[in-house]
Amino acid sequence: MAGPLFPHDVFLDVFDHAPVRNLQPGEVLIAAGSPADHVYNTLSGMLMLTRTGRDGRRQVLSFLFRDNFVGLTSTDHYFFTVEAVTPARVACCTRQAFNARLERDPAAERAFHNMMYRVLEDMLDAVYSLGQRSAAERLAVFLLYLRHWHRLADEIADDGDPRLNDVALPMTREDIADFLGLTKETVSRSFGALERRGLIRRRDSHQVQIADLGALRELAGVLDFAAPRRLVAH
Amino acid sequence: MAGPLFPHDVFLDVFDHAPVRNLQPGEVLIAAGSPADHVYNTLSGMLMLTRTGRDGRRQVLSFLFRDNFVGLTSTDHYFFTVEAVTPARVACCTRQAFNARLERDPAAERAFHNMMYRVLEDMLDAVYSLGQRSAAERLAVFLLYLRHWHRLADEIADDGDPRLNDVALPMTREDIADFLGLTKETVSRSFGALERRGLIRRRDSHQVQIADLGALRELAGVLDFAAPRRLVAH
DNA sequence: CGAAAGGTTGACCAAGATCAAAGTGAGTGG
DNA sequence: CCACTCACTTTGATCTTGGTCAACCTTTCG
Repeated sequence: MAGPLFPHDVFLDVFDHAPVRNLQPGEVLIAAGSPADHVYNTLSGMLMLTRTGRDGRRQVLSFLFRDNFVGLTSTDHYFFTVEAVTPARVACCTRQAFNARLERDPAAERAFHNMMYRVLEDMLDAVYSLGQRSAAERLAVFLLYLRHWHRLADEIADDGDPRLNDVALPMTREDIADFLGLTKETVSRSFGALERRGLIRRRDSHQVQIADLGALRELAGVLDFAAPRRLVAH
Repeated sequence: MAGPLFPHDVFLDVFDHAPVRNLQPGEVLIAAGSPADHVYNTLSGMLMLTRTGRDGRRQVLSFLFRDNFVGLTSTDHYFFTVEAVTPARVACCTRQAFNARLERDPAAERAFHNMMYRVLEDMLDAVYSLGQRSAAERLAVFLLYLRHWHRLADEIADDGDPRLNDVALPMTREDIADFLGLTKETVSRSFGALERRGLIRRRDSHQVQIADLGALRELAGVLDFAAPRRLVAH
């Protein structure tokens, strides 16, 4: 018999009865430089992980969606910032409790390792994008990436579900630019280019509709992250 | 009493009696698409992890040095290629044996987790570089990165050791370019620019000397990865 | 010695950055 | 309710960095 279609990774149960923190857009969950003593799991909303250089240049390293967690580091202080993009709820757990949950439970360990590998693979995708793809290609990948996470967060089984064609963009153009290694002007122009080519329609600046999914995937040159990336350990 | 200055992570002992494979430059250890059933640890030499798109664009995702290991994925097939840059020796271990080594040994697990976190943090550094830094800055970071690994691989305790100023570049200009998201011509010109500014001297195309470490670090805008990145779990 | 591969340099080009101005829309206070 | 403001977005003009194309140089290797 099959398991649930969108199972939570087993080790995430440490967050089940953990205290919950509510965040408003722009509110900081983790400030760079503070002690790395907690782990957080995203229950709802969207967060953003950023790193800013001394000269002010900022790179958005990742957006965080439901059941993405954050807070594990090799150092004892965070070297990045995490802030809310939309109103968000996060469960808070000490590193100690988290590590205790993993210890002596091989199933939880396996699930955790698999999640780590997936996170690492997502970063490798990002490196490929930043190193090799053009502005329009990066934006295409980004839209498919949001669609993908929208699908997981809302547990929409059918990849062809029309709801998935409406992509919300709660972050600013500058956030997108800092994620894609571009400027906000180039992001704006690239949206225009995708629209002119008939791949998307802009409802307003924070809501686009995918008009030609096939062509968007073709441009992105990825398989839409189609391979299952959130499986529990069997 | 203090431990050794450059301790190997404890879990690496799975490779101690594993079969060793010798590789010549250019020889492929892992071909993209093959089943992901082994884990490899670099005993000596340098390897290169790459991903190539359908249209031929290639991104070098990482160079691998002593005690860097590779082969763990969330999928059951590799989606990247690993080949030797210099003559290299790698220890080969099945995933099964590797996972068995971790299971029920909390110390090995902790050390493994810490290594995973460091790998992830290195990828985040790469993302920041590709997204925000200029060609010359990326090259400066790259030279410091090679210096850093040279130091770890050869267990040179003193950061001021003059041997560290001689940096070997066994890979081609194109490999460097594909790592930094540039072209080989731009890499070549950027070497020229660093030399004209007095930061480096080119002995030949595969050997440069760092002439002004302080200025190179300033340009790179990093702390030379000075924070300890290879600690064993205590 | 000759061929081939890799590296450097130069001239030109184009993608994207920068600078500037105008448009949009969600609050806020009168 | 409306006008004002401020932040964000879009668009246009221009500039710069790095890419492209091509020639030439250097080293290696047969």
